[in-house]
Amino acid sequence: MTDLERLADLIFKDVDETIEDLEKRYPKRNLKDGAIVCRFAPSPTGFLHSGSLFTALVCKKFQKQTDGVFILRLEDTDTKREIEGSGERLLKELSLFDVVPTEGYYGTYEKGEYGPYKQSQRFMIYNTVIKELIRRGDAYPCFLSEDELNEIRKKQEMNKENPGCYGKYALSSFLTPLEAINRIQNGDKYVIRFRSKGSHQNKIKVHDLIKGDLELTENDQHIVILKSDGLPTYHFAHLCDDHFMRTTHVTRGEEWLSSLPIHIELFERMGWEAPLYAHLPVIMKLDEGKRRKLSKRLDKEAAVSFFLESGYPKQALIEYLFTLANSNFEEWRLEHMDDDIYNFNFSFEKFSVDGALFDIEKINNISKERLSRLNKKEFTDQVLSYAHTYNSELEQLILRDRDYFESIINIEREKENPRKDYTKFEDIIPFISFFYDDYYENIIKNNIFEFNPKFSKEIIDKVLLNHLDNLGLDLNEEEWFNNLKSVMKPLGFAQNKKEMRENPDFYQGTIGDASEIIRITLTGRRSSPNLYYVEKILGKQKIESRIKKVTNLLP
RNA sequence: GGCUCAGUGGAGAAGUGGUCUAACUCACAGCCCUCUCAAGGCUGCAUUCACGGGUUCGAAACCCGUCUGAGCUACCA
Repeated sequence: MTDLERLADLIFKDVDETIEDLEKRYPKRNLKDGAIVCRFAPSPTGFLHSGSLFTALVCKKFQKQTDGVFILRLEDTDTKREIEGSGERLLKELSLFDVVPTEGYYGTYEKGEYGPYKQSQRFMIYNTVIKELIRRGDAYPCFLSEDELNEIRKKQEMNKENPGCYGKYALSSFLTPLEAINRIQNGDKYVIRFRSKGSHQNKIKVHDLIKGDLELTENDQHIVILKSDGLPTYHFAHLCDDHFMRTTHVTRGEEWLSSLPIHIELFERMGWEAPLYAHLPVIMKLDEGKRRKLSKRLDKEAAVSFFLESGYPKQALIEYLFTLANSNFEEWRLEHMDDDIYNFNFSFEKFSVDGALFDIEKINNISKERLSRLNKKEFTDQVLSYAHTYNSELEQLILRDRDYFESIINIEREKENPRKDYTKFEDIIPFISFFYDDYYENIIKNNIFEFNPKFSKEIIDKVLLNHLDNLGLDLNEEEWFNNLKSVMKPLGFAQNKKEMRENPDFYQGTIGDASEIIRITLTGRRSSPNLYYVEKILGKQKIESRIKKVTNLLP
């Protein structure tokens, strides 16, 4: 037995498997040609970030598109930052957008042959690999304390050298196995570092599916692969997990680009084939004239829950993210307005290389468009499912008479150019509440009827009462309006603007002014959907009682 | 400071040496339509592709430099 083997045995007493065993346990996948195996690997540190949804969506899309595999792996190796229950929350929020993995972590259970899918439960895999690495002398225990590391860094900065643990600064790498054994037996604290053979002088050429051909500086850092708490660092977990999960494409945020040389060296030294990499652009935000990453702390739209809570339909965010991923999606969408967007094909070449500014206006537009194309039942179903969790006032409003609600939101819907009144479900109550008597009573109570001051009480009364006598609710829209015009003409309202212009002294207003009086009376507002439909829905009784109330209110 | 990547209108972008006085979408502005609003229709919005130099008959595209921005530079991911 060599000293190196003794050292490996001392550190990993419990490991009796070998890498070969693991290779057998996690065999190459048998998939059809071109199938992509990708993974979304969040750390359970909070809610689902919009950028993470983007990354996950890309995986989901490629999995669907190629009949591949979409793994959800939980990277819970940072115990300090972990937030209880956020793994479940991530999964739930993902599924609310139909971004559901085909394999991996599902909260209470797991699915797939390549697990476990929580990194904290994969320690035996990491240990097995590291044990082998130590035996080969490619990894070693490092006894440098935080203070010592800081001191080294200071010295490096003074000498204008690269900071870090490498070459002559990787002090523990010069220890003999025997010395290391002694120190461990002595109870000294340590981490395991990887013995890099690279040089800062060298460049390596790598290809990224999105960024293209890159020339990066070779890694020379002796990175930590096993922390003192016994858990692996990201770099090492990535190596082992994506190898043994047989990932074909690593899609991740571009903040990982600069550690690619580390990963490349790791795969090379293991003799494993590295996966293909695609570093996705990061979603940015303009802050005081400067771009920065969309931040969980600073930006409400960084949390997907923001969109859920304010009642954006899930399609809106997803479609928006599609346009960020492949901008030619927008053109495709114009041609295929009602298709399932998953019928559009993503390509890595079409990804933009730099991060887009998050554009809520664009989402609003997409959302309006999508919402307007729903029929009244689809629309109401979606509203209801939103209202059930986020807006009980709205839920109750709908539930007391679903048909009534549907007739309201169906005004000029289900037609060629439907109204686009709503960008999100949150907008609904303020927009339609006047249809409901209890809300209308509040308008009466606050007496916020802002009639044009040029009209006296007498005129307003006349308009309203004459209209009440000639409602014409049985007529069709055109007839109804013609009827309104002929009723208002004797009261001095021109049929149209042109008439008014030609004879300004003869008229006191146009039909528009008369309509405004009626509209304000019935809705409390200057703008509303088409008056004809408003009246049809309110019905004669409500119209009459509202007109009475307002005429009584006027001084 | 070092390393890497990027820089086309207010935003997302198309563009891979000539057809670019730069497509398309959103935003914005104006007009038309119109009972208001939401739509819809039409028009406008980069004489120029961060800047400076070069290569070329020809550059937004290729090269060099400058500037600007972003990411990384942890026992965080």
